[in-house]
Amino acid sequence: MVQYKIARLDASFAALSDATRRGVLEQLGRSDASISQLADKFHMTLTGMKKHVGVLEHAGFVTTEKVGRVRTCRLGLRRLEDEAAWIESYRQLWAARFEALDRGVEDLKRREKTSA
Amino acid sequence: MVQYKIARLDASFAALSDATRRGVLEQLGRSDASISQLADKFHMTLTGMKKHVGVLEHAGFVTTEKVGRVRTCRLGLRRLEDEAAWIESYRQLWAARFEALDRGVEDLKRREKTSA
DNA sequence: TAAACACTGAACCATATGGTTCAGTATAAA
DNA sequence: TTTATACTGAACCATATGGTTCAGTGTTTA
Repeated sequence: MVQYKIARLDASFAALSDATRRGVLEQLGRSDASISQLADKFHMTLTGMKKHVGVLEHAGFVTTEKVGRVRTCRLGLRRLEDEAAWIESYRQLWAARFEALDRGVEDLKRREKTSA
Repeated sequence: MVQYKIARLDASFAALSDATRRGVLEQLGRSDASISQLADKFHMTLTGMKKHVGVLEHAGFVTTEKVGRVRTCRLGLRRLEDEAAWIESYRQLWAARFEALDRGVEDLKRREKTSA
């Protein structure tokens, strides 16, 4: 299997493991938004939302820019390439494994072992 | 965007956010393994590995079966379909968004707003 | 200038996570 | 029958997470 940037995968899968953060990403896909707007939409305090945005920003999924007193959040440049690649790679591994199982190879091995 | 099983996505992305657990999945893609073997390979106590396997099992990625004193771990039936689908859906959203940006639509809007 | 707004940071809280050790239980091997 | 193996569960630990409140700071608006 290909070698990925481990820490980055850790951070991005962790970032995606929260429904609120996935929601924020989907929202920012529709339009940019301020922290306040996001906090309002997801029924959360400003401070709470700021933390989520911080996580997304740290994972590279979001960038922010403060103009005046408003901080605007936008989708970042990362497009989940590494994550998609890991998952795709795993799916191939999985398919190959179960194909082998279907052929009965593994079952046979197991039977030989237990009957030995 | 399509509606996914939220709790499941939470659990599976969380499960994937740890390098050891991703490693275990890749290992199990090559061959089944006992808890001891996995613990050994990932330089960890039996108890620690058992917890990781528990997380993967809870997320549906792994199934286990105890025969005698050995618990054998195998890949489960889930093949990251929902996860792949979410990511793909996000990538499309992202692409559409940046395509719009490229066309300058957003930039124009922003300029109109600030100059108003 | 005064009041309202948008954010920021520190502190706190409960719970989860990733790991350990230690004390078992059950099975297999000598 | 003793001993070694493989796992299990409880307890513990440090740190992270997801949320809050409260007390600011800086910006608009009236």
